[in-house]
Amino acid sequence: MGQAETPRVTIHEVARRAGVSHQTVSRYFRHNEGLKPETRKKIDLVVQELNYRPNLVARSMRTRRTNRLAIALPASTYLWPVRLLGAASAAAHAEGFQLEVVSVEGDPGARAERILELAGAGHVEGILSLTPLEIDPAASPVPVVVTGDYDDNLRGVNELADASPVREIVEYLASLGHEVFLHIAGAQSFASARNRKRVYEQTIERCGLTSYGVVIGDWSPRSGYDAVRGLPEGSGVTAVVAANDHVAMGAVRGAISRGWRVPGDVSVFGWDDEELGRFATPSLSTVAVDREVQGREAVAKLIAEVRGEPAPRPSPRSINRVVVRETVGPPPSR
Amino acid sequence: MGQAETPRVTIHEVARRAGVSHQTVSRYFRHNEGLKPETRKKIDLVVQELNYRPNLVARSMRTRRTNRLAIALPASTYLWPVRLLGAASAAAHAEGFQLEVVSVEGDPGARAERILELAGAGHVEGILSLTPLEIDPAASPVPVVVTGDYDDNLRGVNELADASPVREIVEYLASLGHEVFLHIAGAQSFASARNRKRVYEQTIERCGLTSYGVVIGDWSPRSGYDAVRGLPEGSGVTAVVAANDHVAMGAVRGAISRGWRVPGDVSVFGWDDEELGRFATPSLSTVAVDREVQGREAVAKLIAEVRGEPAPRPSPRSINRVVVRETVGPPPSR
DNA sequence: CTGAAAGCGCTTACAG
DNA sequence: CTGAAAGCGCTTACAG
Repeated sequence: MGQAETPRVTIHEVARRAGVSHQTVSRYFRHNEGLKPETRKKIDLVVQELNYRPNLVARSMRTRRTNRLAIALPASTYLWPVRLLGAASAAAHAEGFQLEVVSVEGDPGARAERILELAGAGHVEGILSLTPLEIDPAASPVPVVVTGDYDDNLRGVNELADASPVREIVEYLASLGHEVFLHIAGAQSFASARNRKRVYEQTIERCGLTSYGVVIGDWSPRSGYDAVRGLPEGSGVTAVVAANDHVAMGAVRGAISRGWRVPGDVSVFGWDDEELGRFATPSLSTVAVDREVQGREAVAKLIAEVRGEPAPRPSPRSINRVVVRETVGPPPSR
Repeated sequence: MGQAETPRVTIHEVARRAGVSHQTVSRYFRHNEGLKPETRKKIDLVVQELNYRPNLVARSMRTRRTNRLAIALPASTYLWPVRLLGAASAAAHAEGFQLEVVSVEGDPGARAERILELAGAGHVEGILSLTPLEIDPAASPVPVVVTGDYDDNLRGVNELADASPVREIVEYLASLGHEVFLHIAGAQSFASARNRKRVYEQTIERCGLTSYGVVIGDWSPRSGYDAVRGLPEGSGVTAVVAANDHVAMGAVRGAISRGWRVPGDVSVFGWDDEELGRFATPSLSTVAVDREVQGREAVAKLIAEVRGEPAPRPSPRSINRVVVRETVGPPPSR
């Protein structure tokens, strides 16, 4: 092994070799204008030869800008929204920022601590968190936007936590004739999970339907499987509203393993429009979330805060769309 | 909006308020020993009050160490190995490094450029790439380890690209009586995809079996679906070896959509042991890859290079395990 | 159009 | 045990 890497070249070395001052080299890299063509050419040559790149850490030391943002994700396996990350990353680049992903683990206190550490370290100018965080915004030297969660400052419910499709789902199932429902919820530390549960209960009540119960899961297929396996014979449940597609997949498996037909005996809804769910048999009915819009808008909001500009208006249309596929049908006729 | 954040506090401000020199504050944060208890207490108080944290960018400017590593992933949706990321992150933390994730996109040239930019920026001390990279290690000021790909320096094939389970799969299917095979390969820019294809072809040949063909896919369920849908009637294929579980799920769906039973008429193998595949019906036969070991060992290798130490010995046992589930059975009897 | 001076917020010797 | 000096690699005024 050993360190075969080239030693770091500094701006002074480049300046020395090119026979100019280091300030001139700095100009060359910042805008490359206002330089005499021959000066530029001399620098060109040396930069090529030495394969020199400015040290961005030193630059940001001086400018107090890093042009970097962080997006914080829960360490959990089930919750890495890759489509959102792609869109967020692209949106950041478009505004001249690099986006780095950090995973945060532990209880809310530990997560908050980790975020504050990151915020104070000077590496990034802003942080977007997709994981719930108990944090006092004023305690952070850089803006922290928590998305996918309630905005407790009452600036309105974030789209990510928008649970209204749950209402649509329950009403649709009711229109097919379903009367007894089961909800398999996600981890209750997530506002999105709490919201979906709340809207589920409200809709059941408002429509005069019956909820056999709510099982608190952890977003995993296992939790969906166990919930359905745990249903007593004759529970009467014909419709399952699962917290996401992983849970739904487990629920379908659980139903089939009990000899129930899906959707003949029981209908199942998921959430997220996972690609694997689309190709499963039966294919999962789900909620397609526009992760691109979600990622883009979250980053736009963060960048606005970083720049001290007013928050951009989020897209008016809902980013959620209920998709009915093969796991849903009428209840069995008695 | 506006900038409600606290302004950045410097070490000098802390020192001034505590009535000590800034060097003393620096000691406090580096090891917190060799300080008189009362000195420490004075600093304690001010740090609490101001919520001060050292600027790590400034520290690394001076120490020329950042204690940060980057892991580079392809931007593609299908290839974010979250379990590996978790393990890699934990392994990095254990050695005092923070791991940041960056996504790289574009053709190999663009990806290499992006990596060299990152390497030169001074933010990280080493880079682990999970995406193929055409890069001259000597051109990078920090170590770059490309894993999940061939090691062209002939230091041996990396575990990640180890395709020997393909041999095991084909031989197992042959032992069940299968004779005509189809391979749906992954994107050929990935060494792992090329290796699996190569081993598939070798094994078919060596065992005197028949390959109906190899379809070059892109790791997506769609590519698996299309490959099976595109099979002419009477192709004789009874066994499909898919590049990963996404492809396999698509292949199963394609087969069922043609009225074929899985595994009654056709058997399907995937790769990756995705959680959703485990709960699908029929559940996917697959290759369980120990992502934890993989992530840990990749990071260990990188850290060794960063420190100029010899490469650690990788775990002797294979990290791959063939898992037979419901998508595999004997071929239909004629 | 280009260069000499100062400073970003820390740490590392070196004195005392 | 603590402080005064120098410097990490850049950029930002300010001169010329």
